[in-house]
Amino acid sequence: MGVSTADGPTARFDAFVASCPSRRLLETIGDKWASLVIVALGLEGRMRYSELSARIAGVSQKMLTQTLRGLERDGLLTRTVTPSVPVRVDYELTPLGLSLIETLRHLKEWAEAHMAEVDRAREEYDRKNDSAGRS
Amino acid sequence: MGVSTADGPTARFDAFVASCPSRRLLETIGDKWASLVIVALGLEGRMRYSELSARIAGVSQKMLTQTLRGLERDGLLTRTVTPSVPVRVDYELTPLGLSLIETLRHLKEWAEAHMAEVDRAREEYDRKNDSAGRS
DNA sequence: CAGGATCCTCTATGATACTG
DNA sequence: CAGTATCATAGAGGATCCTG
Repeated sequence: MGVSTADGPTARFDAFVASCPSRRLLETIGDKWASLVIVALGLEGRMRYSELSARIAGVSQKMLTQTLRGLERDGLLTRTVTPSVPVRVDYELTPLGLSLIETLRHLKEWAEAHMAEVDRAREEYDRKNDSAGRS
Repeated sequence: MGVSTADGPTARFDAFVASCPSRRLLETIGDKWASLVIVALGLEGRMRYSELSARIAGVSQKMLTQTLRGLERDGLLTRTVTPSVPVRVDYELTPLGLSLIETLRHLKEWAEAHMAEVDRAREEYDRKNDSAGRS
């Protein structure tokens, strides 16, 4: 972030932003693929790599792997390798990951209750700024 | 996203991802500056552009303006211009924006309750993969 | 004071090819 | 099957200059 000296007026900001637990949580679940993986595993329980890849169609192999590694590192899911002939790998939410599902449901509830209002606000905003644009 | 034909196996994915209300909410609050603006306004009530700029130190003027426009468009905050001699602009959360604060508190609670566990998981993960790296 | 308009630079992510 | 490694690129975001 191009901050020159370590101290100064940005120090407080860095602390606020980077170390705040809420901020870090938002960075995790705000990630498109991460949240989709969590939700998928929350619904299906245990899934293989290929199943996740199919369920979350559109994710590239690289992103899926990268996301899974991150979530594993955070202790949100476990990775189980079965050394069969073609190797088999299963992913499953940990209790920690499962507890996060609860929180995601709160988000979902707000979204389902209010996103229609957001849409209306957008339409109105766009209508104003499209027709009566700036002088 | 480089999807060729409109139908096919990716169609369900697109619908799932792009139009899902939860997904869209996550895209809003998952944005670093947007969530910081919402929280700041939630704490302070009404703030001027310059106050926000100071409070959320580190945000560029471009990003702050862009973020505020987006939140205004979504109906989460109002922008009030007072045509005094140097013009004065105030931002304030709408009831819709305020209701979102409630939801953010759930996130905060999970974060404060569980992020320490995430940290421990990370340390353990890193310890394993640093020393006993791959063969 | 509160932005608008530009330019420029990284970073995140996708596509592709290869492997145990 | 479940990845790893590499290359290429769009776009997010910062710095800077300018204005009503």
